[in-house]
Amino acid sequence: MDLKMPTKNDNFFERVYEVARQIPYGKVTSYGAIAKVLGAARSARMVGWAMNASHNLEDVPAHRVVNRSGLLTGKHHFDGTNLMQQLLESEGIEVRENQIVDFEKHFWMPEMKT
DNA sequence: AAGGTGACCGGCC
DNA sequence: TGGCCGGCCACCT
Repeated sequence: MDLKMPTKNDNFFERVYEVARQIPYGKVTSYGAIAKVLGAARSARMVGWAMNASHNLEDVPAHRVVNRSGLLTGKHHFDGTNLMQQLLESEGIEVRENQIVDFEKHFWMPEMKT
């Protein structure tokens, strides 16, 4: 099988991964926050897209990334249906109906590495 | 090369 | 955060 694994080390994607990996345990952030840090707050959609590719990487805790409403929008893309929720609850985050309870309380604002 | 898609966000009702 | 519409940027076929 010709497993094509091209080097998609585009700055944009790599940048998103780097930020996502900086998310501390028990904390969550939003796509827009990451996008803003990257300097493309209007391209929040792209962040989600990058996350899709991040599925190949284990260093990217995509389950800690949700939309601004605290909704587990991407949980559908995980292996299971409630895997993302399980991971979040495992970190001490309350999740109700695919929605993070006290989202802003667990919200973590990412920042660019100096 | 062009068009369509997408794990979104902000503004408005 | 309750719902709808437009914008925005990179990736895929």
